[in-house]
Amino acid sequence: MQNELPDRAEEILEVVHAIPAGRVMTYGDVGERVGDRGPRFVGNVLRRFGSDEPWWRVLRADGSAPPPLADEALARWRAEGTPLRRLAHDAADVRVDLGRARWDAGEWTAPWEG
DNA sequence: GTGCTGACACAGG
DNA sequence: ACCTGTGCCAGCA
Repeated sequence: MQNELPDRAEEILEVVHAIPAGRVMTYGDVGERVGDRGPRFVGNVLRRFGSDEPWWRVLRADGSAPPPLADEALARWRAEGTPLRRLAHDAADVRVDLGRARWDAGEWTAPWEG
């Protein structure tokens, strides 16, 4: 029988699930970790199946969250103490400090690998 | 099959 | 820091 999920989708969700609280990965990072199908695919999988996963720990390469989820993501980041930085000229534009919060999934062994 | 869209990334200007 | 164009790849009309 065939999996309901697209190939790699399950692995993407596993990686997201493994990101520690207060840390983040970019869409590109996750994509590369599971065998790159492109960052857009990661976003697509999260949108469709990621509602039960910590999706706010996955963001764009510049540290910002996707616009539709900005409010929710910001609340989550604050709640779990994710390192943030806001641009000096716009107090409303708050992003994750990738330099400090970016998580290296290389330290982690995925279920399908072990 | 063809073409557009998207929770993206990167290089230019 | 901003906006624009181009590259990618999967999903859907």
